[in-house]
Amino acid sequence: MTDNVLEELSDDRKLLGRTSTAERVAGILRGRIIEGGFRPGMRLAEEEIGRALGVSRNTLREAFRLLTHERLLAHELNRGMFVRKLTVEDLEDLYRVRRLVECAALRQLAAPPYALHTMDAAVTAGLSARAEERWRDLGTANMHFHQGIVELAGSPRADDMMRGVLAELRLVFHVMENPRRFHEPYLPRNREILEALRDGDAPRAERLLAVYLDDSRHQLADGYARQLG
Amino acid sequence: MTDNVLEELSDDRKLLGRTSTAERVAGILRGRIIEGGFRPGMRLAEEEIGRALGVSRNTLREAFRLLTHERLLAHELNRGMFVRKLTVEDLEDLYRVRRLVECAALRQLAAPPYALHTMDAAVTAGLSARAEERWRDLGTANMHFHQGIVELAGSPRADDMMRGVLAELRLVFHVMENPRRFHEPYLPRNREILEALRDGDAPRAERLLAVYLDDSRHQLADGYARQLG
DNA sequence: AAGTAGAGGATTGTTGAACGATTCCGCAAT
DNA sequence: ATTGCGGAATCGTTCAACAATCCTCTACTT
Repeated sequence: MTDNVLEELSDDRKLLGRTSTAERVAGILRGRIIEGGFRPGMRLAEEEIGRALGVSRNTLREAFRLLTHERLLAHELNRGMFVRKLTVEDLEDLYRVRRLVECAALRQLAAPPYALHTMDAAVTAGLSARAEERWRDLGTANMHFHQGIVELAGSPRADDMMRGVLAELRLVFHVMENPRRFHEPYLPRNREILEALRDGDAPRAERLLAVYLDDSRHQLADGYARQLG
Repeated sequence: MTDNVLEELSDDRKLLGRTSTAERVAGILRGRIIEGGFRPGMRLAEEEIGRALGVSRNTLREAFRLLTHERLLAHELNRGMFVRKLTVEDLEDLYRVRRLVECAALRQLAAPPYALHTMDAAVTAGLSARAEERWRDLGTANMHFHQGIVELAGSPRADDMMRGVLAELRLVFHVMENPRRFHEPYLPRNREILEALRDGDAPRAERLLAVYLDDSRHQLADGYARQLG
């Protein structure tokens, strides 16, 4: 048996992907939060949820901890778990991080061509979502686009962090009415950034992105403040 | 009683910092890992640790989950918890993130003067650590310095992420012998960066930092690969 | 009427025990 | 040297219990 075969096998080992019940439960809850089924501020009672999912309180609590660390749930001692409610400062911090990381990802690019597959697919998905007026899906597509930007840095940890940041952002989007307003204008701008990168003009892409993020932040923060007040 | 007094009190409420046992346990374990008492690869048996700390298995497991999410522990299903053992790729990714975030933090600076207190204190602490040949403390001081760089971005989430990245890096430092070699050369370079910022020359600071990080990464990755092989 | 104090109920925090499932380790068999 | 097979150890998960804490509602005071 050649060493090559063994190496490939050991590469695949992580794909076996066995997961504990707690992690699967966390996955289910994460989905509900991200998809908007669980609204910010909603309380998640241990007994109630545990019974509904058929897991014990202990296992459920393990799942809660995971989501707390992802900042999707907030834990108040002796009061329970709540779907996180972002403040306007949280929102601004999220954009601060986005601007830091996304722009840095573009800046550190070497010579073209770049691996634009994720971003390309996101724009395509966004176009068809817009055509069919699925505004929530358009928002998802836009987020995938920015996930794709960070992927250009080639750092698993940066990807992870960005995933968390975007998940948190959904907590904001889900309490906003009129989602179209916050997603549609940015589709062509994503496209423009993509074009710049395709042309090998990373500095231009970075400038576009910086303005994009500032605009988006302003619009969202204003709307969110209004929604809360 | 004026409203002002009440407002100040409510601002301080979060400082009361009530924490659950699980979080305190996590804090203790985190300390042990970061200080090097628990070496990478070491297994943390539930019963053993639980008995030593006087907490139940369930509570301990909650603490383990927290640290797993911080990437300080690794969880293998049905095998238990282990102090994380970084690969060389992990190490390179950590530096990728550092370069992304730290340089971005310097780049987004507005007009001087800057809030250099953390960095200044870190250099001072580093100097006295070097004078007394406490090399491990010198490493800690250097890390504080870079934490201070990210603080310039004014983003709690970025601070948090950096804290995690630096904690992970300790997992590497703790398996390296001859810590002096990896810390001492960087103290004057930190000082130089600090000086550049004090002069209001952020672009120069950023250039210095970029080279610093690349040098450090090379040296550390080489040494680490040798240590592992 | 308004505000305070306290009792009672509900929920969380933590523990301890239990049992099946999985892994680890040593030993025999090939 | 490799394989196969127990037995011991450990993990994964559940359940039940109780103390601590919080919430609510009522009754009382002013």
